[in-house]
Amino acid sequence: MQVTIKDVAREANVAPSTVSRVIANSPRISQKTKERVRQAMEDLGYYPNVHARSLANRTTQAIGLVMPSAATKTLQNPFFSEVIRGISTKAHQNGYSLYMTTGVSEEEVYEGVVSMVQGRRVDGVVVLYSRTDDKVVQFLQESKFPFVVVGKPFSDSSQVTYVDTDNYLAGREVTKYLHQLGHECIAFVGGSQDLAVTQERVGGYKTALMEEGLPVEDNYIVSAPFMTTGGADAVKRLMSLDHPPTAVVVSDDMMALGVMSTLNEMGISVPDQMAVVSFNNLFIAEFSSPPLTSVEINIFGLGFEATNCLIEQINEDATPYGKRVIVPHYLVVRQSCGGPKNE
Amino acid sequence: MQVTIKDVAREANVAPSTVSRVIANSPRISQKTKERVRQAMEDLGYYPNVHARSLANRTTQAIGLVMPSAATKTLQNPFFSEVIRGISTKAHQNGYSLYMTTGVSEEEVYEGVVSMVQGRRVDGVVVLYSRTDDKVVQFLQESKFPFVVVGKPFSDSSQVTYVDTDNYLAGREVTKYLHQLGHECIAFVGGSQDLAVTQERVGGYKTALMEEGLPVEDNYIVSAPFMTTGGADAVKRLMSLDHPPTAVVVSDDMMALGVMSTLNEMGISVPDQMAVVSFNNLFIAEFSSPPLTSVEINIFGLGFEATNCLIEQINEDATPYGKRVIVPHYLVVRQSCGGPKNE
DNA sequence: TATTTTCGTGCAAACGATTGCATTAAGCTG
DNA sequence: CAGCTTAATGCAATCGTTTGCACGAAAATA
Repeated sequence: MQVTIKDVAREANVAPSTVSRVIANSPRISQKTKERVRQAMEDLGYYPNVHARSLANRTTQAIGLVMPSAATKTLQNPFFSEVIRGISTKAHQNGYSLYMTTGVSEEEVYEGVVSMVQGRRVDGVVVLYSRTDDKVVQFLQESKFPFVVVGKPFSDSSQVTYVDTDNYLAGREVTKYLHQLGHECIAFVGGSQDLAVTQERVGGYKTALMEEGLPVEDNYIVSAPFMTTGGADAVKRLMSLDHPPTAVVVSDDMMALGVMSTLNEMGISVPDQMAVVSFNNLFIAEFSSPPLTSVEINIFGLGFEATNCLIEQINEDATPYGKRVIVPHYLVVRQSCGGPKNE
Repeated sequence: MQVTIKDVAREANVAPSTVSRVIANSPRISQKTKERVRQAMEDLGYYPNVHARSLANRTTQAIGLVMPSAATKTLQNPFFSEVIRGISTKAHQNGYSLYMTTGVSEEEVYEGVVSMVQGRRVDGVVVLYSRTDDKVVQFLQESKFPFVVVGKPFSDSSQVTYVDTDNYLAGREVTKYLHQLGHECIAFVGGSQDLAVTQERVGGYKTALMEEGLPVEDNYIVSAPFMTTGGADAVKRLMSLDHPPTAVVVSDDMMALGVMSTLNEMGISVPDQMAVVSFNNLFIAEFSSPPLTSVEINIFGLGFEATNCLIEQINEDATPYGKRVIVPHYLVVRQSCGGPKNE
């Protein structure tokens, strides 16, 4: 049988309400009583029942996590582990725990979120992706429920709080970097086009080309699913062009791995015959061969900051207007781009 | 304001208890009433409050996840994403959701588990690691709370339910495989010695050597933390021996990556001068260069099965004796071991 | 000393469900 | 048609907390 607050009250010779106030460390209780009650709690091995507590004070001390629908595929990208690590760190610091539902289809995910929110299972929600036209974000917005998204939400970004990398800038910088190394034919391999990240990075890439006076060729821009396998097709397509590129910007380390692996099979050496630069700087970037030059976007920080914003939002009563946090990034140079090309 | 069961009851002209029974789909309610109530729920947008429900029927429909203490480091290994994927798939199928606390220190993790269990926040727990002398497992056992561990628990394994790979066998097979390829000097690089996995795999390795009539040399067995960085030191130590090995069994793909990367720096080619075989068959195994020969242990399956056992355990009233499930493994041959050595 | 403050605590009503038992209305049986 | 079974629903207690308000005693003030 569970030890309840009443048992503690009896043991300490006080009313349950007093025990409750001791737990909340209310200043209205005398020091002496507090100690007596704490002793009793200890003796009896008392732990408050979370549900009773949540029910009474309408708070859960839990944060919901929303993952992309094909949870199946997605969790494979270390990106998510890293964000979660950031989220859970901050959450833990503030006494929140994490709660996640998954769903196979988009519809299931949506249902999960709705019942999580309406069922008052969590105090706030972190959305780990952003797609065009997303029901989940729309729902959260309409219910005025505290939430923040990691990545840039498409619709109404002005109204929702989000934490993101300046992917546009990063795409631009990286492209310029390749140009500085002497490359003139720079391709872009990106993930699914309906993801905000892809669009931003490709946008930066194009801008850079234009700023540097290089032509923007549609043939040089290929997209494929985010995972490694997609990389292979992309490469083959690029290398079969009349003027194959000498450098390529890849939208994600995982995909870059696939790209390099394919290049390797085709007997094209990186970085000598093809420079590769990518984003995210996952830990694998360091251990691929050659080690990847990649943009460190501080994934952990994204999660951490997002949670920070969320908690702020939960604690404020006023519905806050969209806040936007940009986590800084920087290029980590390793060997996949080689040195200047005209050396 | 939240829509409660009473609102629905009023709308449908029935008592709250009836609504409750409709939710539970009790056969005691007539079809007609059920439909009327369901309509009312729909109209009002009713979602049951999880906490009220949990409080009343002493069930939570949630499963707790316990990660190793340095959650910080750990989540980086894709192993965990994969188990979680397995767990969440099975959990979702049965209407359970996941709940995780993290802690920086071992003590914090322990506290998290205790309050999760005593606070009745979850119906059962899956433990994602197994170390010698673990307080968490001991606590769960003493409280007779449903739990299962992924990996082999050290103490009292007979009493606790666990799901595991036959790491001993796998270690043995892999070593024999290398011998078959013609290697006589085979080393072992493993993770932290107080993890069950390491001990088992190294055990299998030794047995194989003995069975094959090869000497077991202590110099050939090095251990290092599980992550990639550890690999580097290990390799250097091995290569500075009088008779460096020609093949190495590495306890984890991540570490193998580190090992290969170091070998690469040292100008030692894989597989020509050194064969490498490892475990887990993480997706990166496929995209490293050369692609890793690795033991597929079906990490997803481990999580899935574990959850399966857990749910069984939750639904049975009798405290079940330890059940043990072994998920089959098999070797995936890629290029890191090359062909037979004496060809 | 009488009166007001302050302090520490207890009472009892929520919070939103579930569930054993009582109740009522039909439907059967003889 | 009385008596009994069965089916469908309602009543009210319960789950374990929190919290607004009331209350009494002690301390401060006049």
